[in-house]
Amino acid sequence: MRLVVARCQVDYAGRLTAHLPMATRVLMIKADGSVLVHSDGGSYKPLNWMSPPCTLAEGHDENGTAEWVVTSTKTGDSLRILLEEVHSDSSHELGVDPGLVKDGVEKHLQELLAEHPATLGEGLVLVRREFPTAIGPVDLMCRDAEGRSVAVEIKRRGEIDGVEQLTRYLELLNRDPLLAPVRGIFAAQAIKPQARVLATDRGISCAVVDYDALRGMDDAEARLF
Amino acid sequence: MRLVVARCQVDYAGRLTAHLPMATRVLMIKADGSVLVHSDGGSYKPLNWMSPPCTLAEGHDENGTAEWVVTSTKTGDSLRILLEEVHSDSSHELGVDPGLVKDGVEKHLQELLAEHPATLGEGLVLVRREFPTAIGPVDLMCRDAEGRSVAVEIKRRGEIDGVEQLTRYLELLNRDPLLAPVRGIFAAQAIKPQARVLATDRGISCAVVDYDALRGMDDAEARLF
DNA sequence: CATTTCATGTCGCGG
DNA sequence: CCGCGACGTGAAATG
Repeated sequence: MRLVVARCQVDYAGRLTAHLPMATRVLMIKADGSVLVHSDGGSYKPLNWMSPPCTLAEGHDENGTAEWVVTSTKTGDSLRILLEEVHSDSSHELGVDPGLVKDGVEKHLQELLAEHPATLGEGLVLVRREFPTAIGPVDLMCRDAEGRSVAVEIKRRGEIDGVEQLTRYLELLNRDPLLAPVRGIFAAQAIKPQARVLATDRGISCAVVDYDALRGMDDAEARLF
Repeated sequence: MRLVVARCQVDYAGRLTAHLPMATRVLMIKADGSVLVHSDGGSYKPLNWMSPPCTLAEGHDENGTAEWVVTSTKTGDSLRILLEEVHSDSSHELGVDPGLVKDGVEKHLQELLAEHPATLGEGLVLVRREFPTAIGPVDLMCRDAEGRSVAVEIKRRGEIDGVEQLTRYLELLNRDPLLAPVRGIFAAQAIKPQARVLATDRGISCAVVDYDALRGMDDAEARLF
């Protein structure tokens, strides 16, 4: 890992072209050759960058100014960095990172709900997870106490897209005489008001899911075995 | 901008929880207080981060180890960084960045198709670009050889969202007796199978656009003047 | 390897 | 401030 603080100008050419006027920035060069150009603001996204695999060639332009050219070995995208003044240039041995451990994503939520479908509605029984349709899999297909089909769409955060998605599934599923009538449940840890309005308007019910409670149920169950 | 190279452990709690075991990494602290944790690989996305607005509190844990706690002032998300050993710690004055100048493909594609609507369908004539409706502008409004209205939605990559968008426009436009009947064309440089199925099912035709060929037509035309 | 879906998405625009 | 769409989306899982 090499860190350079320098007054520089950057030009990118690839799927689009982009230009950064001369200013002081931080250049991060990772062990795999990838380059990040960061300013002192914004968020985690660099102003400009080159993803691996790529190669960095250090040279000089016609005026003798230091020039780096980073080229993607795969796509041919290029990043040209003109270094007017280097304030700092240091390298550090980092070693391989053990990696990130995450907890609490949609997949886990789907697993928990698949194991406890009744939390979505009394008497609900799981028929199948990732129920296949022509336009993609329905997260959960269930049957209610009356034996009617229920399609469940699960999101971490319930927004309008999710309702649209479930609507498409329902439209398709309801054309199948073996399944119809199919009703829908939109399940999420939190549901935005607009999404709730749209869902309700389309006869889709909403279920707010308590992730911690579900995990608790799961743990309690696991302890029995 | 402060750059710290340190052996550290990181724990994030927010929309999800995530843990980084003890290892040597680069910590980037921007002027607005935001923090990025980078390893020597991956891509431009940090292993962990905190977006502004946030505050960084430096202190020590119960064992006397240096501990940073970064808290989002808005969402309450927190990032806890334990620093076992600091290899380097430097600060740099960067100043305000003049910002990125982009020259994209999306808008250009719309301009080219506006100039050559017949490539989307024989006899097609442009009525207006960015045709206004209550729910947003239609990319291109045209008329075909028979004088019927045609709404065109343009995407670089044709996916299901684009079909949904065009469907909403068509539904609205077809309520206008001066325009109706309006048919739709979904134009993109590439159209995903699922999007094509949905479009076809809804009576929307698909047009795959050759960007380079269009640009070539435009250049040839420009040479005449 | 192509494709689809998820993301602590982020970013920017318009109402 | 919120909704919505684009992104050099990237990255992971899956067939």
